[in-house]
Amino acid sequence: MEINFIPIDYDYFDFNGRNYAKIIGRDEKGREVCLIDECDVYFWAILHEGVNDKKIMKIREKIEKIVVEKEARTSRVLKTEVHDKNYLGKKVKAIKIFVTNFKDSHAIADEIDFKEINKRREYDLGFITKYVLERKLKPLIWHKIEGEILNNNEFGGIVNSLDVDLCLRAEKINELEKQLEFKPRILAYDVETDDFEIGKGQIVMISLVGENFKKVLSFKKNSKKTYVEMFKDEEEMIKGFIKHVKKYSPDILVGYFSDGFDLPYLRARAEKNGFKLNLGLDNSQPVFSRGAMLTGKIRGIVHIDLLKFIKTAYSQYLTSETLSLNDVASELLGEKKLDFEFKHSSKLNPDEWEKYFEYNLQDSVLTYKLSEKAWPDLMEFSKVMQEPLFDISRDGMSSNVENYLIHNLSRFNEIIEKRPLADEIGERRMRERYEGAFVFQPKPGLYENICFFDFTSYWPSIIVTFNLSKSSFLGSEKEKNTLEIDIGKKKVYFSKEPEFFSEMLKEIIEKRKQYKKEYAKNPNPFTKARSNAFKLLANASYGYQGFFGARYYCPEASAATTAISRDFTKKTIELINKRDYEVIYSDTDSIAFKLNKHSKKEALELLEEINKNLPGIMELDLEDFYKRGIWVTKRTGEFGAKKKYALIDEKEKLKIRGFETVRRDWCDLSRETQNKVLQDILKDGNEKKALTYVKEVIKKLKERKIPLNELIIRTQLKKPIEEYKAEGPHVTIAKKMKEQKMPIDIGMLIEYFISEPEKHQKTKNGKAKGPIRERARLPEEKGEYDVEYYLKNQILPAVENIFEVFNVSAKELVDGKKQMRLGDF
DNA sequence: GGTCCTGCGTTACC
DNA sequence: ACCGGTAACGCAGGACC
Repeated sequence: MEINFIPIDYDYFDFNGRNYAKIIGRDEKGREVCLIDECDVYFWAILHEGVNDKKIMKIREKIEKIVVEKEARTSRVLKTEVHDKNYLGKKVKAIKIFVTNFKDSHAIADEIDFKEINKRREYDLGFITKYVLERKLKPLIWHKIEGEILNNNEFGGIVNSLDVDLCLRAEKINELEKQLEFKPRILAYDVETDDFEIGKGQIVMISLVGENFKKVLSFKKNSKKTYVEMFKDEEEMIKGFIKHVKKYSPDILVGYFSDGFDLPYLRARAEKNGFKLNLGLDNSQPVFSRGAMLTGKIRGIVHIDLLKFIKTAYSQYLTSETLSLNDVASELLGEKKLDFEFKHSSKLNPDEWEKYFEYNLQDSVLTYKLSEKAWPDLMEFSKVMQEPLFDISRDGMSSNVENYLIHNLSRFNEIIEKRPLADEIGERRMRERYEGAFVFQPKPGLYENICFFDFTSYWPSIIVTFNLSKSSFLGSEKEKNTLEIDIGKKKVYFSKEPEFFSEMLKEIIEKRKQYKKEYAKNPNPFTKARSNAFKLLANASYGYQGFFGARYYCPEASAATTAISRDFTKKTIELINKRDYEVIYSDTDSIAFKLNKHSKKEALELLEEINKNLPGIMELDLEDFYKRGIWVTKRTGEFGAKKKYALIDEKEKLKIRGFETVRRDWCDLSRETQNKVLQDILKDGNEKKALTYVKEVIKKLKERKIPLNELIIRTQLKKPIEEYKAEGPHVTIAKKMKEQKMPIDIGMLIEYFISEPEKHQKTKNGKAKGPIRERARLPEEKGEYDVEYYLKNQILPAVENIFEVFNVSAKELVDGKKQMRLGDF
């Protein structure tokens, strides 16, 4: 039998001690297909240099006799072969050791401790990764499969228990030259519960949204809404949920924070009610991986927690201040969650019940729409990294870089480096920090006619141009014809021979350029997503080499990369100044300068001149021209503050960096006031209007005409309350919330305002004393906001450095009297 | 009780 | 723990007078 097949979910099982891949996907008619396949399972023993053939034969004989007994399973070596391979770019002889079961690779590798063996590698790869490498059945790519239909009790009945349309034993696998269309069946879900702690309260309702499919399942309250389905009790409702999922037969079941809440909650309630949450295509329950972060896996259905993917793939592009469903949906979809104030279900009136149903449904609607929006990125990530959707939807960028490397190393005949072990990770984490980017000390002031240059993919371009990686790193010993880099404390050396890391990174950068062009020519979500995947890979490659968990960890390469970048940036600044421009700022890969008497055209000619002299793939680019820009002093000291400036371009568009305006831990009033001030000043360079505006705000504040919601301060709780050495206001509030049984989670934004000091919180002269946290109040708590605090700690700090540029002091701001001091008003 | 300094903590920039 | 270093700045908390 022959079918066209697109693999979606990858799994494996053991039968008679051997490993089999079990892949769920679709054929072109949309039928759900299960493919059973197997592949060679092996790892490598790399020989020391100069071991003779006779010795190798002896070692092979010994290896071939290895038998390991483990968990009622006997694993053995099937055969060995000798190959010429590369390891970290160097030619090596290696013994390829084929074993019966990949799970015992490690145990068998442990038995191979002969002195002729230098390293053992690739016993730490996951089976699915190995399988994709060996059989080249790549995720979300259409393949032509030749195979035999399985329908009886083959493989001990595993096949028979599967709820699929067709089950095939794969024989031949070939990628289709012309790829077909594929649109996954996606089902979004969301649960509402009576308690926030997993499994503690009942699940009140469950919503499900798919294509032309909307349901809210409940057992507590009837509704006239047609999408609400009633059940007798919680157990029946959850069983109804399972039935709907099975009937809809989704490729992807998607939730928002569902790894951490919805799925474990469903599982816990099923357990409490004494039945199985048999969502899997083989009727298995979801499997939760242990570890810091839970992940819920359902066999045969790809369970995706969209929050995790949004974190790695989108958060750098999002301006929303949290990654809550509401914030993300309103930014990406322009749609919000419905308003609903949480109440225990026993306290809801009929009206509130109806609202609750709508609210619950809307959460799934948003999750569904977000998943449709994210689908091109999910698909391209999976295709580029060649790992299943389940994994890439949860992986961080370091894993993505590593997976890309792993799946492309065979082109270099490379044996894959091992993952660091726990003690090695510990050591790596202890290492000293290396020096990073150069940041120019700006002179405070208002500048006109500014030009910004930036280096395109600066660090990646340096890694490629200078060949900086673990496999080119030669240590601290000087050799002939090597690259010497001074990284501060010592000199390090790199080979000039091209090697796989920089070669691959070069490809990544080229592909990014190519797909970017393709997207410009033919804009569609998939070309955009592909271009973006390569962009993110290139950007993460530098961080990867300095990341303690990386297989190809090389902090010396990272240190050399930043050392070279500092050098080029400083040299370029010198050159620009020498040409009678004036550099006013620079951070990492960007340089800002005044055009002075030069024209824009001349600046572009200068750019060309600089580019002619840049080596390799390094490239300086025009970022933009700006009409005006402002740099301010640091709050302490008279120097210009780094990473804090505001620009306005020729279309009057503001670009604000680092200012309180863009910091979420300042109250809205100070952020908005500062924003207005920057706008007024940059638009026509006139500070008078801004001054009037600020005075108006101060007046309103003093008269208490500013509503409390503009004075709420939001700070994220970053760790468990007990772990704080210094208790800031947000920690005090978090404690208070916990006492009031409000849900407290790490990562939450804690909201509070500062209230007026009570009698015991004042000094004799009536000034506030003691820690500020003691005056922090929950937004709904009683008490007046403290005008003095907001003036001194929120409004003035946000604007005084800006006015200082115009020689307007903070004293004048408050009431115009010159002799008054900052705090007196 | 006030001032100064240092370290913690958060959030930004690139 | 889940990519790196650089930097600003509020607040807590202790030293010092």
